Amino acid sequence: MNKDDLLKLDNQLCFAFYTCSREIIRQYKPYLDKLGITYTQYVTMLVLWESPKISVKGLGDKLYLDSGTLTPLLKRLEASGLITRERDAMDERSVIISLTPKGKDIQKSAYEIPEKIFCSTGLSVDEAISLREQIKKLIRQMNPK
Amino acid sequence: MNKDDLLKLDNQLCFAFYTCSREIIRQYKPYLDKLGITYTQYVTMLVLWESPKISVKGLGDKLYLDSGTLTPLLKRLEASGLITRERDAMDERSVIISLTPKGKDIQKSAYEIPEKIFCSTGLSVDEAISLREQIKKLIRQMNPK
DNA sequence: TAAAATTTAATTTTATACAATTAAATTTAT
DNA sequence: ATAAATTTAATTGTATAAAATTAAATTTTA
Repeated sequence: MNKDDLLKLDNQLCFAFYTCSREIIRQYKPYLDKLGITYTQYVTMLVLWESPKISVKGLGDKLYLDSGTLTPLLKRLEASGLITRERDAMDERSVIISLTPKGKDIQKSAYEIPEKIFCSTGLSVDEAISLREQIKKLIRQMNPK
Repeated sequence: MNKDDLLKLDNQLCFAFYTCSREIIRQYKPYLDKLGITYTQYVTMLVLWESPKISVKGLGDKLYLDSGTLTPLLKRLEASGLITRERDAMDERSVIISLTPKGKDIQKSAYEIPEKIFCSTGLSVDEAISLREQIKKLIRQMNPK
């Protein structure tokens, strides 16, 4: 193992992750275009379909994103009519994001997406689950919350 | 397997990739700050340490990035004195990027980085190689060039 | 060879990411 | 009770990403 091999692009685990992440997002694009949302907006909607009322802080904790990313993104989702934003009367520091009927409604069009993406990966169910769990373990190792 | 499970954030392979990629880049940050470059600039330098003279197109092919990302990034690396940019005399459509002595020189400070990052992953060598190859296979499946 | 097609960077626009700072509100500690 | 500390969003600034368009140069083809 040559010292320079450690710096070869082809040997970098980080670059594999970086490239694969962007490539997967590219695979989502045609389906998300139909819904009129971006990938980051999509994962935000995934949270809201599970938790129809949640604070910006709560969203950030689940998505690992801060308000510098979320605030403008949520304003766009609000402009699209998919969510509402309002101060929490109990704690005025918090902003509560709520799913609108329209936001709930587009979930129906989203059900088919994971399946389509799964096909494009060419993975078996077992391979996909194994890979997902390896990655989640790696995330926990790097970012123990 | 409930239909709604397919849309749960925790079950998404895409979100695992997306989160892990950003987390790895976060791990690089303190080391790259010492070199005064960002993560994307770092992977660009990895290519240039292997290929000290290469066109913007060639860089884009290796990094899967287009000129909309590369042109401003390369102008920043030029401003930092790590590279030069010049039109190819043979084909004036091309811009050739060359490593400067300073750009070559900071490679010395980069040798330690992969090792440090490897430690923070907590993976064994075999696990890291296995994971990397699984991901590269997935990239090839999604983006057969 | 001249028109058409292709290649290559650059530019423009929209949308993240994220660090750092600010501002407002709440909670804690004296 | 009130000063200090903490929490939470928003804002600001820098740097990607990527789609779409433009412009210039080269290559292909009729």
